[in-house]
Amino acid sequence: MGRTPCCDSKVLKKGPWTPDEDKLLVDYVQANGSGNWRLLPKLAGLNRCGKSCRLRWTNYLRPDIKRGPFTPEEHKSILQLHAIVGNKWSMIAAQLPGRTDNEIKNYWNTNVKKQLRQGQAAAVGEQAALASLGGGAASCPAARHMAQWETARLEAEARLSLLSGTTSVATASVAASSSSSSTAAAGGAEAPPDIYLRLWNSEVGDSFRKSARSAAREDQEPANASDEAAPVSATFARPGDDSSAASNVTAAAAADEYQVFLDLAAEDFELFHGRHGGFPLFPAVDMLGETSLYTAFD
DNA sequence: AAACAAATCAACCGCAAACTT
DNA sequence: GAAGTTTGCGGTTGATTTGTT
Repeated sequence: MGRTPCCDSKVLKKGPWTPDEDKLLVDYVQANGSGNWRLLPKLAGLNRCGKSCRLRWTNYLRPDIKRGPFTPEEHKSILQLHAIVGNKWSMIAAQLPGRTDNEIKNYWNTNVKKQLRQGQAAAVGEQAALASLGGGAASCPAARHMAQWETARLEAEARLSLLSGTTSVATASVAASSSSSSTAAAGGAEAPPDIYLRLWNSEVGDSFRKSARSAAREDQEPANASDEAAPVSATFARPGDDSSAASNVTAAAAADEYQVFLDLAAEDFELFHGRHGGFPLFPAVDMLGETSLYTAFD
């Protein structure tokens, strides 16, 4: 496919915007709408490329931009959404009204990454002690995410196998992974597709597994490389699952942690309910009795 | 007060999807 | 359906600000 340079002119201005330029852009967009970004600079009397104008408008000048530090709720949402979709900043931004993808990206690359690094550093000390309990990865954020995903996947498979009756989980998983809206639409009478399975088998889940594994490997190698063969999910087993390595952890503690994860997962589901394809969720959402973020925003 | 380091964030760049002809 | 064009996205850069010595 052909592609012309974004800015064909050699003398277009770059760098920080002046208040005058901002005013020209705001005045023009408010009067005429954004329309064609390529033509906009000329029409607005700006010596900038259209791309630069669009970026300035969407990331800074838009009237609905929310300034100021991120709230704890926003922080939490970013963490949860990032755990699901990864570096899809625009998708994350879509769930945080007034926040831009650029802002969230910057926030992630500075604050959140820093916090995760600090958490990992703190975990190094704990890992040595926990290794003897068979829970070496418990404090590592990346490994914990991985464990959550794995547990969720297993739970989803079990749930799906109950729902689908004669249909094998493997078949359902493949269908879910290649799934499409047409599949969902055509199968209106089928059991609802499972968000965990769909996400887990999608590119999102795939990229998550890759990044989480490599991160977990980096975290664990110095401490206990021999543990790599053990399934990560074993560190996050359900209470009462005596076949797992987590049997070393007390049942009460495991139950608490498992409940926390279920809560987290339920919140994740709510965040996606009605958006990004609008695939239906399992009934747990309704059982929560909480207001979805979406309904709050809509 | 000066020098340096670290953190922050606006803006740029290149790619690819989406759209138009 | 191919080619051309526009738009949106994610990664990265670099200037500025803030903190520390």
